[in-house]
Amino acid sequence: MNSAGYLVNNLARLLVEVLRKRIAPLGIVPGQFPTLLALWEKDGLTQKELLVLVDIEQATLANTLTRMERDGLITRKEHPADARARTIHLTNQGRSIRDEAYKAAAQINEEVLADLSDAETEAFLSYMRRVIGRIKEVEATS
Amino acid sequence: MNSAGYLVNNLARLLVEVLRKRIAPLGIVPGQFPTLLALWEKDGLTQKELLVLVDIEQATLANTLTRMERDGLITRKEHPADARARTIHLTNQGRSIRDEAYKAAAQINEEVLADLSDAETEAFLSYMRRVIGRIKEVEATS
DNA sequence: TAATATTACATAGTTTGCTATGCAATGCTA
DNA sequence: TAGCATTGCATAGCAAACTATGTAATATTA
Repeated sequence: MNSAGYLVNNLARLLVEVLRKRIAPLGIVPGQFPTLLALWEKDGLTQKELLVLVDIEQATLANTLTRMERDGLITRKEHPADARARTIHLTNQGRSIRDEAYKAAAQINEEVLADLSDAETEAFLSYMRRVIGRIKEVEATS
Repeated sequence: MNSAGYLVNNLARLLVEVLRKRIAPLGIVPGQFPTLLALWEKDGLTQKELLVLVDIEQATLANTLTRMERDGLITRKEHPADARARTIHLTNQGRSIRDEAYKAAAQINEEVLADLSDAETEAFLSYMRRVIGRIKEVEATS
């Protein structure tokens, strides 16, 4: 069990669970993180606009938004110009956890990479970007 | 969106989807892969014995085994000595796809790592192992 | 402008991960 | 050996990913 695929999968699961534990006190879960990051940058986006930022499928985002609304993190308002679309807005609660969430994410990042030097960390990230690029290339042409 | 966590997650999802497409013709899905690998090595294990090999939670394995039974990959027989336990056995179908599955996995591994040199691949794997080790350490002591 | 295509979002259904908990069988110990 | 603890597995319920498909609303085109 030492293939790249196995290790990546294992690592991803571990990281998600670490994040889950750290952000649980804030009332959010890992799947909401990318959406929150985008909305903290710019509020009032449509689902379509969010979608290009978060890199998940549209249906996944729609479900995540529904859970976020349920959890009191966002509200959805009708779009002023397009009745099909809705704009997505952070609630006070959603806004208020921003700094704590950033801090948690940065701390985890630092902790889990603590055994790698700066150069090694850079190499690690670059390998991942290259493999991701490679997969997207292969998938696009097949 | 360039943090280690984001990249690892992204990469893991991409790899799972590649694997899903490649093994679909064999009638299996990615979550069944670790279990199949273990059973191809040694048939007739109990769930408990499988568990130490696959590195997922017991409940996840139990559900995966149920789906594998449904899909005709395994059967479960009563344990000769312990009525709580059951031994898990590959069906002919489960056994027959072994070589194709190994080939698919090896091919994906080779393809997605094609842009990395042997040394880079080694470094990449070693970084992942170190980070995994680090997380397990941190989690154990917290 | 009426018909058609496209777009924005939602919903249904599956997989695969998790935690929490239940239940029966087995093991231990007072 | 009776009672309690532990073990092996199953189940329930949730999250988050996917594909496929449905439904309006909007845009395009014949």
